[in-house]
Amino acid sequence: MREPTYFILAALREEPRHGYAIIKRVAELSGERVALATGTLYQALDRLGREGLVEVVRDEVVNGRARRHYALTPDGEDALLAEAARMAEAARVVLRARPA
Amino acid sequence: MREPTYFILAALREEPRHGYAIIKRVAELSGERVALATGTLYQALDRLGREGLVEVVRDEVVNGRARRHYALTPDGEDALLAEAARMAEAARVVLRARPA
DNA sequence: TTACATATGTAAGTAGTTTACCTATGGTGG
DNA sequence: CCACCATAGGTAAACTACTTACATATGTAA
Repeated sequence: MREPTYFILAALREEPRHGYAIIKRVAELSGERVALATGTLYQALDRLGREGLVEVVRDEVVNGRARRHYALTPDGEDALLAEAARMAEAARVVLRARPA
Repeated sequence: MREPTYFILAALREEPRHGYAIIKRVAELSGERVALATGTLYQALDRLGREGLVEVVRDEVVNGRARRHYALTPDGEDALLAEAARMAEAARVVLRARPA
């Protein structure tokens, strides 16, 4: 799992969101470091949907504009937590080590 | 930076190593999770050499077998530490959060 | 009326993997 | 003796996820 995917799942763990809201929340969560392009986002959402980590929970129209809401599935939450644990451990291996 | 690259740099930070020794050390550092294939390793070493994160420090022949030793450059150490900090922060964002 | 925020998407290209293949020596088990 | 594994180094093709560029449309502020 790469960073864009990780933060997409992290944003959806807080609450279901539509695409544009995910982009904004990912920017916040990452300290403005990860600026998701729409190409990255929608392709990732398709893929995560096929993998069962994310699902569409609602389609609505607000002010003539469509909004599709996505939510994290239980498998998605498991994958996200596993990835967070993996990264924490990988970081620890380097940060605790004394340099040569 | 992806996980194989990260652990290659982490292995070289401890001491200069030749390719095969990197593969073994990466397995240890990652808790046997990352099993580097040679294709991943040597292509990554080429790339990291071009980027100035790693350099060849010695070629030797042991028992009729060539060994090429690689070392982390100062830029390589900077990149590794930055990546470790990035991962620690990304993990923290998820692990400290209360699920929805 | 121009520009930016909101909102969703597709297509083509790129990067870094993975998978599969190849050579070669030395030691161990059957 | 032969098979297999550890050691040691490498290439080529395929795959995946990402980036970049393009396309469309409405609402609001300057």
